[in-house]
Amino acid sequence: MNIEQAAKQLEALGNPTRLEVYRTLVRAGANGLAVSSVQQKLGIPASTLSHHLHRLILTGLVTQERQATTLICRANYPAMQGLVGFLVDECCADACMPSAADDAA
Amino acid sequence: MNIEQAAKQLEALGNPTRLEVYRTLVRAGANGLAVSSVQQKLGIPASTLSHHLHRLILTGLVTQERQATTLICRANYPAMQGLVGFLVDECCADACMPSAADDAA
DNA sequence: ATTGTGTTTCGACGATCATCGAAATAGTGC
DNA sequence: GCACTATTTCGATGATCGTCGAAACACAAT
Repeated sequence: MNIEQAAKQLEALGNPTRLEVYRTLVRAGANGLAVSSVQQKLGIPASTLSHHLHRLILTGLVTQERQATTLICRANYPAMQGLVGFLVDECCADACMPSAADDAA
Repeated sequence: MNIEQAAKQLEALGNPTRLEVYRTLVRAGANGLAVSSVQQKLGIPASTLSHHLHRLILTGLVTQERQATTLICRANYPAMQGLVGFLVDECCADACMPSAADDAA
């Protein structure tokens, strides 16, 4: 996970609407959720939802799979784990442990 | 941690320059880093850095403390932990464990 | 082929952002 | 007060974003 990719994913999650979409998908679990279901749950126009979904897909946080006429969306858990891993790694590794952080002057 | 606040912090980290600034501060540890030191490390104009720093401070991810004429910046670790906690909580709690995710129809 | 439903693309709008140099401010020391 | 350094604010520019409705597209059933 390079910093550019991490920034892209963080930016994708950094919009209230998109974060809510993503949370909805994650909570839906492995079964995923149809686009229309997400739309009903959140009550946002289809075009807006499609736009946000597209951005989430571009960053690899969400995947889609066709089932007849409906599109099933799923949160991509490994991607999320990678992102959280980056944050913890880059940012907390040698810092969240106070005993290991202060050694220099 | 509400979803609005989380989105704000994610957005703040969702810019490559800002993410790099933040990472630099986190890696600096509890001692923090002067604004000028960050500027030298990353080689970005002072006004641009100040702008990004301001945004990080607004979201609570970074704090500042005066020391004579220089401003020491520090990563706010609890804030980061809260954000990571939100992500793991909202997103992985009942999902990363496949056994607990699929119960509804 | 036509109809019907689910979803995306198009086009547009105002809003916000990222970037920078120049100018202003904050604080120290004389 | 004056000079000096560290940092922020101002102002401007081009770029991207978020939102929406209308129209187009994909797929299935008849």
